[in-house]
Amino acid sequence: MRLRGCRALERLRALIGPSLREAAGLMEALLRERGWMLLWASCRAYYEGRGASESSRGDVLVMVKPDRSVIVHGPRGFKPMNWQPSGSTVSVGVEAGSLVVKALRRNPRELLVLECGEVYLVGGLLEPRSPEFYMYMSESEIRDVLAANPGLIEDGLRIVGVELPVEPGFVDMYGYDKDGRLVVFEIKRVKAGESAARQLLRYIEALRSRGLSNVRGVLLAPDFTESAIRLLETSGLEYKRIDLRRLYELASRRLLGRGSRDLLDYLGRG
Amino acid sequence: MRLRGCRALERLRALIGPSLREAAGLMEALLRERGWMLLWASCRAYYEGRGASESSRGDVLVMVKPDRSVIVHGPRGFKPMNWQPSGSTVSVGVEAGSLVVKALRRNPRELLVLECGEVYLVGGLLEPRSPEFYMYMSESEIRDVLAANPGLIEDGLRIVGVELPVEPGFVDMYGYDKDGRLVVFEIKRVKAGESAARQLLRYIEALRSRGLSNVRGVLLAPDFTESAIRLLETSGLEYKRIDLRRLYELASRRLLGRGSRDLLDYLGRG
DNA sequence: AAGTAAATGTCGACG
DNA sequence: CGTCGACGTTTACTT
Repeated sequence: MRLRGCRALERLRALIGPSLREAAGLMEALLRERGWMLLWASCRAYYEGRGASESSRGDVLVMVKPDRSVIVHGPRGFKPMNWQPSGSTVSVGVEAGSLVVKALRRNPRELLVLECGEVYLVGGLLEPRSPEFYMYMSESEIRDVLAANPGLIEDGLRIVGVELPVEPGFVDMYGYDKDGRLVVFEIKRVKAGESAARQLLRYIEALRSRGLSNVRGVLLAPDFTESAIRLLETSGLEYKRIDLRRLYELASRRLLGRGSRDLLDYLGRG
Repeated sequence: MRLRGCRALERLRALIGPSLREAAGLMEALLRERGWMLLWASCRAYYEGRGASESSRGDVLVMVKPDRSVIVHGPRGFKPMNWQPSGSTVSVGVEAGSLVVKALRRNPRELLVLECGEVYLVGGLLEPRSPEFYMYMSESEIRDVLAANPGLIEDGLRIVGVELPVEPGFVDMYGYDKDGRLVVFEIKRVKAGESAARQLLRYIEALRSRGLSNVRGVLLAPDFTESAIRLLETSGLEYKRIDLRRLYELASRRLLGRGSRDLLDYLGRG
């Protein structure tokens, strides 16, 4: 057995170039113990469900996490070649000279089958420790910072509420300008395209059809496509650039804060 | 050195429980040689770019592919915790007692920094062989099967063309019905929601504004949301269910075909 | 369970 | 290089 474990590595299991049977044995154990599993091998992959796919033999890296999500990566690209979301039923076995991994999802019913001829490496990590993760500047966070600092948008603006249900959907934010006119805001955290402009237009038309003829519509985004601007201008709507970095500083939320090295250290030395 | 390589595994490199310096050495070599790299370690992650994120120390699996895409997975979930798309600039080094991996993307400028305290496993695969991959039943494939079998939609239908440029976009497919009326089709491979109905409506209105008042609009999908059906009916548009499995059989395309074990074998034994 | 909108969406195609 | 739409989108949230 090429199973190894150092003092600080008690939770790690690894086999390098194992037989199919050895690989299957470790993988079964890892499935039972809810470990985080890794399989680097030469495989064929089959999938059928909402779509269907097939691949010829090639090098793939398969990850099975404790929550039974399955991710199959080929040697290129950010996106996995095949996958199965968490909660799948995963099984491992040796059939007809291949290590076969199956992952079944119900609702929708989808099956992923991996047929591995040669296994390069099998790894497992028991009781993995999840990092705490915090993502800044989601759309809702941008909205909250803007609602707290309406002067960033225009003078005399008073924000009254967020997430106003209108027709089929929600207005991100709304308030009254210095002249007392109702202003409705649509917020995008990335460059706003035509579809964002259409979304705003739809809300404005819904409000106007309810008699609110004097409503302004403003699209807020770090940037705008030409076609978005065209649609906004022909529809009598407005748009205003927002500075994400400025908002980020205003939010200035930190999960880890003190002690932890800041990203800006690295950015400085880039 | 815990570097290992068997006959059939000449392309594999692996270090189990290496020192940070050993790990960095192997990773630098793999970067130079355009290998496929794997790092299983206890890390903190920082990201700033279109968004910004931060994580506390925890177990992560980092993949760096030959095309310089970087994918960082935590122990849970289908989606990576952090990532960088292909074409990034990746560097590895030891700084202040940590193995530091940086991945920089330009345009948009985004930086990902990993700070690893303990390395469980470093693996590398040289000259990885990409599986050939084929995905069945994309929207275009559905369209082509329907165009070749218009009787599946309605009797007497004659398909004239696909991808007709209209206004800002393309009509998926169009033709003439048994009464000689122009019919425009919008195809969705999954349940069609309101947005699909709106899309069709937009095309129809564009065509009518060009004087084609007698045009029919039909939404084709395996299923429809209630709100989509409402919008279609109030707009005088039509919808028709399509059977993906039937289309799949009609397409019956196989990349690998003979010799390769068929997915249906596994489906049968589920 | 179903629908709707966000996402560091990614990816590919086309102008 | 921008813009647009598809995607096995996934994910989160609300009804």
